[in-house]
Amino acid sequence: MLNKITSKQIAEQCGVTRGTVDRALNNRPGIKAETRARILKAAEELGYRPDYLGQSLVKGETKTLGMLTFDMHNPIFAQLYHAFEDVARQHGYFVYLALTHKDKHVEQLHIHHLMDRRVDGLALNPINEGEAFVSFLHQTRTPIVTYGNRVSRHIPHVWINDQRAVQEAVQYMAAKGYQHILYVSPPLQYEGTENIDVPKQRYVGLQAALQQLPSMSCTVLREKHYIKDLIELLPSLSKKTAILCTSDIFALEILKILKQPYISVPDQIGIMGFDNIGMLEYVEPALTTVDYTIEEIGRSLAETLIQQIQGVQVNADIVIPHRIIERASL
Amino acid sequence: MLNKITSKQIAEQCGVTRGTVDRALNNRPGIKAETRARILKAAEELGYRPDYLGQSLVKGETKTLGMLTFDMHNPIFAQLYHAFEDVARQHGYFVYLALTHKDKHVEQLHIHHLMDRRVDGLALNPINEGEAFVSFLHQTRTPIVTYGNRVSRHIPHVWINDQRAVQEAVQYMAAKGYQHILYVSPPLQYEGTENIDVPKQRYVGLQAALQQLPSMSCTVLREKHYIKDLIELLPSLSKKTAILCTSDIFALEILKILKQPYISVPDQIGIMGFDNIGMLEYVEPALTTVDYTIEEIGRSLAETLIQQIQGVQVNADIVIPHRIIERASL
DNA sequence: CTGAAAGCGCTAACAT
DNA sequence: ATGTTAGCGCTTTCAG
Repeated sequence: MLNKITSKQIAEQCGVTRGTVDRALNNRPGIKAETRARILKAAEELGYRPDYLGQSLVKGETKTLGMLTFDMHNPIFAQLYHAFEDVARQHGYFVYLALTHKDKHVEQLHIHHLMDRRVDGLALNPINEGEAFVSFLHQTRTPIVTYGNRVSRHIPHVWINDQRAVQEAVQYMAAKGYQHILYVSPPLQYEGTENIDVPKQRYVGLQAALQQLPSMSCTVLREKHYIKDLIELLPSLSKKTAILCTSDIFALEILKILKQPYISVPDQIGIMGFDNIGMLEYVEPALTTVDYTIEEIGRSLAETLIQQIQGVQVNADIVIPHRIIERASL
Repeated sequence: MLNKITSKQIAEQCGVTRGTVDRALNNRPGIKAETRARILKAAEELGYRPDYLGQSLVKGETKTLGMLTFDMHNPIFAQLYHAFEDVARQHGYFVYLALTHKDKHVEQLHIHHLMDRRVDGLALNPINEGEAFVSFLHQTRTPIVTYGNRVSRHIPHVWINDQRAVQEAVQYMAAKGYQHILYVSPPLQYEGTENIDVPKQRYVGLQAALQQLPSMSCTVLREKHYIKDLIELLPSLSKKTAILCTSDIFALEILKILKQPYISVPDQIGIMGFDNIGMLEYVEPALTTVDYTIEEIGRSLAETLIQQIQGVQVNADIVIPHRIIERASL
């Protein structure tokens, strides 16, 4: 028997009341050493395990965290969760991992349900945006941290500096002698429809860099069918061109395409990715990319969230360092 | 205000008792239409949301599932979770995703804790094994499904037929004219230490195939440092050789190594993977591998588990089909 | 030192 | 049609 026995049964068996059992089980004062020993022994023998539901209900905390993420297609989110879960578990929290599929409605629903379940804290990569959403989040009165898309300066956020990262990438390309950039960021098409803060910040970084490099020209690919657009564009390229992708996934996809009518990378065209996903070590040519420790984001999210739960006022903005990894594709 | 208001408060506000509120909220009979409307309106206005803890405690179900997995390093487990979560959510379940890191002790602890939290069901890829463990699982009196390593014929299990898959792979290699196989399965080293049923089954498949192919010879690499072993072995290979990996990850790792002192694949040596992870479409040469729909496993696990929860007696063994994907590495 | 009672938020059986 | 009571498993206050 593992789960069925309750503190009440221990009380009966020991001929005491549940209050006393509680004192014994939780090392509370006001109990004779002998009684405590007797109760603990009985509990041990019966294989007693305290019921979390009962405890949670009376204590007002569930030792449960919620994490909302888009999906598991991009491996960085799996890694992020891995790190998040590690820290959470070290602090005694279990975590609900739920997927929003980048659907605003689904995200809203999930948040509601997680609150109904009284999670002690919530980590999310928001797809919703705007004042109404933010005030909804505040009304939950639950500690929240965000990653990826930012939704409010008043909610702690852990991520990299996207703006600077792209800016540095462009500068790096300029230093390598490139004169034209194909900037690939399909999410931009959703501007105004959903929260695309990450691509937006990166786009700002792009513009800032271009401003400082008058001789550098640029074409932006913002549509889902960016591959098609790219193929159409290729023949017309005269200047020395590099493709800057806002995700390694895009870069890999393009690298694959470029092998059809063999276009040599980096001789004929340069290419650079973003995220430094683990799989890169297996592709050729080795992809130059922007690297950052996604695990550090996951850990930091968990730590920040738990601190908030413990009532500590935390820095609303944690920036994880990034760096360009120079490899063979540029 | 989102979370704070209770059925008691609605009762007070409407001048009725909590029993009546419950009847209104849950469409139960025995209530005047007018009263119901009044209560529902009040609930709506106050933004009432039923508390899951209270409900769970009295109903004896939490609408929560637990999923235990090794880690998030191999993308197949992320995909599996993705599919599992989808189905679970469709049925109103949230799921705790916890990592065991292939540590028997951690797995035990997690299971205990998940039971304390009264999950309605549990999906796991066991790293423990043996009678004691199985009877422990039964004592939880909680519906359980396993995937990956099997632990008992009495616990529903969803996976592929590993034995056949490897057998077919070997036959395929023979048909391609290979005369020697390097079989790469590092987990085999843990034989007797932990549950390695998957690699064991595959190994059985290997042996069965070899039995039918007297002219085929084979070397087994079962150590963690299989890369080092492989490198030492390469020069001595005289027969036409293929490397059979029990995971695409191993295959990719080896493919990378073979580029150092350039060894041509498949001209000088063939190589084959297992799992058909998504990233394969980006590597060269395209890797021949064993494919199966990992999402189908995830979905089936969730469905099987939920059926069990609903009291349906389910088939203890669900076998997901697999197939060899012929590509360029063999 | 221990018992008795109340309550967390909800549902369900039994009265009225 | 509605109110009353009891209870899920636990903690906590207040008596004794």
